[in-house]
Amino acid sequence: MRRMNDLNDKDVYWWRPLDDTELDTRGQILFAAYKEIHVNGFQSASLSNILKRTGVTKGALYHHFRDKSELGYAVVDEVIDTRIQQSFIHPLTHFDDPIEGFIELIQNAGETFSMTDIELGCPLSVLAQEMAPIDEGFRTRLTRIYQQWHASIAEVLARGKAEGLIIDEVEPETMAVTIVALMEGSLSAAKVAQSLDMLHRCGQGLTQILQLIRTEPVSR
Amino acid sequence: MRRMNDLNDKDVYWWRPLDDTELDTRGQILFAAYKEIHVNGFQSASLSNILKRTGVTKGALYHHFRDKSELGYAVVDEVIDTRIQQSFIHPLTHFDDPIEGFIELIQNAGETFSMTDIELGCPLSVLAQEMAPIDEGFRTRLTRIYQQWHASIAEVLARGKAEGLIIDEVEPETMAVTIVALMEGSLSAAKVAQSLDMLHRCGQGLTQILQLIRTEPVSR
DNA sequence: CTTGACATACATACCGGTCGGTATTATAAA
DNA sequence: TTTATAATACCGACCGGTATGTATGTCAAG
Repeated sequence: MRRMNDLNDKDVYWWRPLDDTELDTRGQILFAAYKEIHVNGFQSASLSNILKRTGVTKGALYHHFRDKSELGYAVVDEVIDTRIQQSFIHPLTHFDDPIEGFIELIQNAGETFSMTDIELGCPLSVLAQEMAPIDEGFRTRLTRIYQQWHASIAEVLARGKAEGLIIDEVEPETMAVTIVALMEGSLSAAKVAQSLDMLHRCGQGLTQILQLIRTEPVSR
Repeated sequence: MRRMNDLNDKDVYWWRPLDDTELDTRGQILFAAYKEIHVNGFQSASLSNILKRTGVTKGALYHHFRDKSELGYAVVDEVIDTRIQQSFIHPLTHFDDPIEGFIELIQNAGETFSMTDIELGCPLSVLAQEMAPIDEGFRTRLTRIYQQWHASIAEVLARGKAEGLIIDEVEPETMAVTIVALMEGSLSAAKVAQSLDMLHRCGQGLTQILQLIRTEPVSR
């Protein structure tokens, strides 16, 4: 059974925090914990591995974090949340045409993702699936992120409806959660198949769905 | 941090194997392992728990299975595979109208699923997300199941296209993987939110999408 | 008298977490 | 400016518990 603990810092991947230069001890722990959790999940994440990788000692870790859970919570709040906001939520606000913007976002993601990203999957999804059902602290934090994501997409869809770009039958809130489910499901499928092609095919499916909820340019 | 190890045999849930009466020792281990893995994931699944629950001894376990991995593989091959076939793949072959059949299947699932099912999530997805990236044996087995699922749906869609019930723009293979991704994503979303309502909303979204790829009864 | 089906005791490794101690820095009185 | 004190940051040996896996033994059936 392979453990991908040999993943080193040079493997630049999509989910990597933008800035990890000159981190203080706390930041180093946080970043290393993020990677360890992303690869192994929270329960199987080893504090010893994190310490080994950073050179930080156990004393330092337990000085900055009360226990393993608190470390995990901090990873969600300070790393994962930020990353999802930047990559998926913030871009939504800059769309001119909602549908075109979405399709662009999907294609962009499909082109940018590397095999490493596919192998590891979406860090939000990974942690959510594992920990949301068994730990209240994780669940509240993770659902909050999803809710923000849902709300942002719903807003975009509602705007598109108001502008007559999206068909009337679409309920923004319903379609928003559906789109997020499809995006996460696509990443999961690609992860299982370990195939970028799988991601692209799901992306095509989503693109087609988006075009189906768009009003015909001629009809109105 | 709560561990759902107190789940007992009386909690009837969707993913439960149909027949667990009068199992031999090997079968008892297999069924208990399935539940333990479903609840805690494979890496966090405890053999001691399985033994405690069944009353079987460690010697018996290692008589029937070489190691933990082999036990996990057997769970996939003999429990999960069967269950997915029965619940999601086999029903597809009996559809008269592909779209109507699908919508029925989704609504049926939405009504049948209990909160326990939502909390635990799809066992295939749970195991795939955790183990496919880090264990070859799991990956081959799990991807084979997904491929069968994809193929079955693609066949149904192709049949629908041939009968003029589905619009020409739909590529059966592409839409098949997209639909599976959406179904798995929906279950995941419901699991994170711990909400049956979330599952129903995603189901509505999928239903609407299915209706959009159907040809208008009048148009052709 | 061998073989399959267990049972029990044990080995080894790693886990998260604790605790007494230390080095460094900040604060503030003298 | 010097010195006393306190808070912060960090160190690493050690602990109890649990993990998977093994070695040896029992015992009934054929």
